[in-house]
Amino acid sequence: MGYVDGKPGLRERKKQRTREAISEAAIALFLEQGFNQVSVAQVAEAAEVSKRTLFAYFPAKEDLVTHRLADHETEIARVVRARPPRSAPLPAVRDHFLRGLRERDPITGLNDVPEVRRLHRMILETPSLVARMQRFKAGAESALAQALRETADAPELTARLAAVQIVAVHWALAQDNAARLAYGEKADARCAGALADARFAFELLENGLRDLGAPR
Amino acid sequence: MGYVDGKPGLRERKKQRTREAISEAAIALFLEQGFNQVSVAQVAEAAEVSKRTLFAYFPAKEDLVTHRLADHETEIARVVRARPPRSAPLPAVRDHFLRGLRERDPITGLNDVPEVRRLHRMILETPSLVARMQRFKAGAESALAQALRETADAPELTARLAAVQIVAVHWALAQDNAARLAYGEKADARCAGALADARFAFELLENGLRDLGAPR
DNA sequence: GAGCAAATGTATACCAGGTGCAGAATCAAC
DNA sequence: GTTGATTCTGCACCTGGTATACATTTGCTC
Repeated sequence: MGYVDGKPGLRERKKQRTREAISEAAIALFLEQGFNQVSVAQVAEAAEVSKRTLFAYFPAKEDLVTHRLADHETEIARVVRARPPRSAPLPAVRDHFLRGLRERDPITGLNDVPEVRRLHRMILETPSLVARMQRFKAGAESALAQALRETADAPELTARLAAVQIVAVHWALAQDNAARLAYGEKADARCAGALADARFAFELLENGLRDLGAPR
Repeated sequence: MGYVDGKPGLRERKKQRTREAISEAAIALFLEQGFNQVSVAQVAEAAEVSKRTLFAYFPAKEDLVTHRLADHETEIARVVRARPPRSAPLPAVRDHFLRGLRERDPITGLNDVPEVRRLHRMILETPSLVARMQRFKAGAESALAQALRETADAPELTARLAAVQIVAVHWALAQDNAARLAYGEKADARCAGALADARFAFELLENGLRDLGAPR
């Protein structure tokens, strides 16, 4: 275990390749036949690995799909930490999201590469996968709360409340985009609307719901 | 199937009693030994029912615990719909939550009746139950969004964004209370703080995160 | 490059949640 | 009662996931 310099070592590389092979075999099968229609035994067979080994790499069937998004769990928190000193966190998150939209980052939901689109659709239609995504959402919330506590000098409660609001809005926007694209809309056509929606959403977040349904 | 007037009929009454019996047996066992330590077969046996029948009443093991909270899924939406005409939705939700706190409504997390407290604790400590609760949260979001669309004259996007923010804050507050009580704090001691926290949270929701981490 | 310990992989058997099915028991209406 | 529809039951079965015990590979050391 452990390598000090550059070379990851044959063992590590092989593990990584096995992991990739399993994941790719799994996603290909799932996209073809549906998540619930494919058993882990079939995935293991397709990846030429024993069932036990599969579970050594991915602790649950859902992880075969969601592990790719695990990195994004702390993304918002990282953006907040990386912002210029003495600047507000919210614009940093907003700008990052807008950039993601323009670059068609899959995490924004605005990516209609066929495989990505079908993957998003599959996730949306599979309750257990949606549940797994919610776990990431919860992780993103606490990571962001911690980042806000440490870098924005926000007290515990404020940090947590701000975090849940920001993450909730972030996800609502992404999910809206993903849902539209999953059922046919084109990313390029949706982009302008997505940008406008995002700007509006972050304004709402900044200004609060004061004007909501009030007798104007 | 179906009864027109008063009498529910013997069959319906019996079904209801069976349902109660299963649920009570389940919760008693779960509180005693832990959710994952008790199998559905044991629950079925304790309720003197076959496993197959148990699953006819509760489609999944988790529902044995969470079905009681299903009614609360649309509670916030109902509060919004029931508010006086031409008033803002947010104060209605806030006042309802504050009232819930004072009345120790379990949904606010501020209830330390031993059984409720242990139930909350069990849920918090069991990932699959937490996941099930998230589903209610999602249901609450869409119900609230619809209520806002229909009664606050809010456009689609605004309604959804407001809904996810409100529900997120609501849950954060309740979860904070539940977590504190689950590990020993007393409801009466926590009440003042919970009220203050809730008022602060709803102010934040109204006024937005403008002041968050900005160079004051 | 031979050999060894640690790490990985495999086969098998097993457990628990959940479903399909055929038939027994129950209920309600005539 | 008899009949017809529900409901309940026992059973076999599938799938996700784990424990055990054993074989294989790999990296390192001498």
